Amino acid sequence: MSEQNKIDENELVNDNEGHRNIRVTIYEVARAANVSLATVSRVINCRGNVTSKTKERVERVIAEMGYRPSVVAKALATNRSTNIGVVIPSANYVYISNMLNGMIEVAKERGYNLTLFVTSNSHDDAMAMVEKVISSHVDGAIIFDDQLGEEDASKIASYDVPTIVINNLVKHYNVGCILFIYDAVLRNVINEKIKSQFQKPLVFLHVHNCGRILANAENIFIDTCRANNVEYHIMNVDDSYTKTYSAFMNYFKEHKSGYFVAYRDSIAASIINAATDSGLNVPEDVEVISLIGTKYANIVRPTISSMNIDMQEVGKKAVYMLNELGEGNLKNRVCEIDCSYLKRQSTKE
Amino acid sequence: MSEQNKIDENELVNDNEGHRNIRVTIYEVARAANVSLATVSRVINCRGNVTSKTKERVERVIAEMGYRPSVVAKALATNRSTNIGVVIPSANYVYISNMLNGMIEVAKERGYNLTLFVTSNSHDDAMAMVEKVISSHVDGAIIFDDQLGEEDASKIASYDVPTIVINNLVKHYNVGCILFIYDAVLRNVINEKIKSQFQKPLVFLHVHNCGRILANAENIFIDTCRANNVEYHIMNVDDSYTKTYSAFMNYFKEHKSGYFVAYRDSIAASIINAATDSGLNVPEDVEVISLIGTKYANIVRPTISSMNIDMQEVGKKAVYMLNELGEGNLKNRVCEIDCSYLKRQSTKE
DNA sequence: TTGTAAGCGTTATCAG
DNA sequence: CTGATAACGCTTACAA
Repeated sequence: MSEQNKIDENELVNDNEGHRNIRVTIYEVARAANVSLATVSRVINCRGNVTSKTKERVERVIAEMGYRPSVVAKALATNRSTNIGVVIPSANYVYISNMLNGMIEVAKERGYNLTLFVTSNSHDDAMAMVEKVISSHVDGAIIFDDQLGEEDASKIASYDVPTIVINNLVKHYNVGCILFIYDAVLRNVINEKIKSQFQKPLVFLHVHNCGRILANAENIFIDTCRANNVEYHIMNVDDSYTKTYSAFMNYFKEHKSGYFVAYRDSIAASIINAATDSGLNVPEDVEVISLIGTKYANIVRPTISSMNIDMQEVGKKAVYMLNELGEGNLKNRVCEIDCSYLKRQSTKE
Repeated sequence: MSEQNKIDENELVNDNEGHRNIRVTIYEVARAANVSLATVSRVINCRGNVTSKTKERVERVIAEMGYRPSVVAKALATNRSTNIGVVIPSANYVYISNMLNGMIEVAKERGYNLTLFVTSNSHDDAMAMVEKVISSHVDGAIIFDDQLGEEDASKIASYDVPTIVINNLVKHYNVGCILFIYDAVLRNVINEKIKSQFQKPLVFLHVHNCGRILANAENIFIDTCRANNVEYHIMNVDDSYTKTYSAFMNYFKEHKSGYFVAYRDSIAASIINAATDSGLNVPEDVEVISLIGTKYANIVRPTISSMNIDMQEVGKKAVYMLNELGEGNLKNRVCEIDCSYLKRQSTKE
């Protein structure tokens, strides 16, 4: 322990020094201000008429005593927690962080807090989180989790908590959906590639149990290949840069070319790096696209051609919709977010 | 709107179809099971002795009615919310996401939820968040925010909420600290660089209002340069890949070399990319280090030499410490986390 | 083993 | 404009 960070226990601020604001209640404030708690409640909520004189007095006492209303008690009394429960598989993906950031922005301006329910990509965990969300008495829930199906969302919603589901279509009076529309775009990308004077093996990187976006993309990929009557390959990889990099360092000992469809930027980068480190050229020998592009698609070199969804916008939209759904005036239950394709350096033409 | 995502309003699950579990309370369960609410409380908390027969009956009723205990009411009654408030400047930095992930992991295994208080790098916001944390009646707070000083943390702590502060030394009986120890390491890196037969301009990238880590690093940088009696430069940049990239594309029209100390990977990458795109070589002409390395330091090419802190570990440690602090048996108020330096391709030797 | 009743800190509906 | 008082849904002595 470095000397300067040493703490002398006697030096600690404790009950005697720096005052201790132990949980002053509205009742104590009322007594100190010589009014009833109803009046105090009125001034802190700016509701009802209070003489400016008593109002001032109460406010002074509040400041003096360091009174902070208990959100918990308020939630119990009003049946509104000002909390939104967010169910996600992990906080560690960049695109999820982006979404979270969008949610935070709007939630803040609307006076909500976000509480996180992370499922760790496990179904059991996901079920447990559903229960937790219900118990938590949140004012609304936003679900972006592939472990959870229509029934789960409906279950939460049926407990009177308005719910927005991202990337899944749920039909329930108390649920709104945000859908990613990328079918046509992805199909087109694959089609164009096939139509070009194309010689490389077409490879889709399958990640086990990785959710709807990838599964759906895989279907589109397969479907498009079949429709064009071309051969394709499905290759299993881990959802990890390091592991996939190793796998491809091996792969490129045998294979010297390919067009690879990867789940996200890190995975795409692992292929690009492995190819380059194996003496292959990108995009001449090896081409790669990422299905979920983030800003990193533009930072790594060569830059990665990618499908893009503005996740920050998705996050914002989700909170907007939730707010409207809660107030009973959500016009469109379903919001479709278009996905774009951006060709960068990791693919030809 | 694509045809398949169209929703026919009549098709929606509503109150009549799929049952609606509107807020069954413990009282209703009690009545339905023919016991008192105390008994129901006992079975859901597995506390006290209950005949296995009545227990079963109660459990059946609970399942039938779809009863879910209200966390809010429980929190009010027990004065424990099972919530941890996390104060961060943004959820959008990779190293913060990593930390969050660590917190989530431990919080989950300890039965806590995380609720986010994001300050958006603004002091006013930060002050507002302090109030919110206090009001929220969380069981503990973790602060990783440079807008907040010792008084702020102490204030939260004085409201009887155990607090862990990351990257700041706070002396208060109810506060624990996690400190990043990188002074010696960083000093050494700069020193070594200077001691080598070094010719390039030494440049520190200053980001306005970017917090303690950077400010501290800047001091160390300046101090080390002065101690060695060498010239140095401070350059103002924005905390944004795109903007800094543009700035450096310009910069490299005039300057053709330099050793740059950047805040984080994205910023470092912007310099590397701008250098490369300007026809300069990394690390021959331009060298770059990142002060907060993440996995991306290893993904971009050339890879980025960086200072590293295991933020996931920091997150886990924070929750551990908070837990112990709350239970009154935190041995060491101050936990020092060592920072390492990893030389990669963006610097010489 | 089970029930009764007080209390947690608010809001909200009444009267006054 | 202000004050009692009953909720809100749960836990927890204390009694039975």
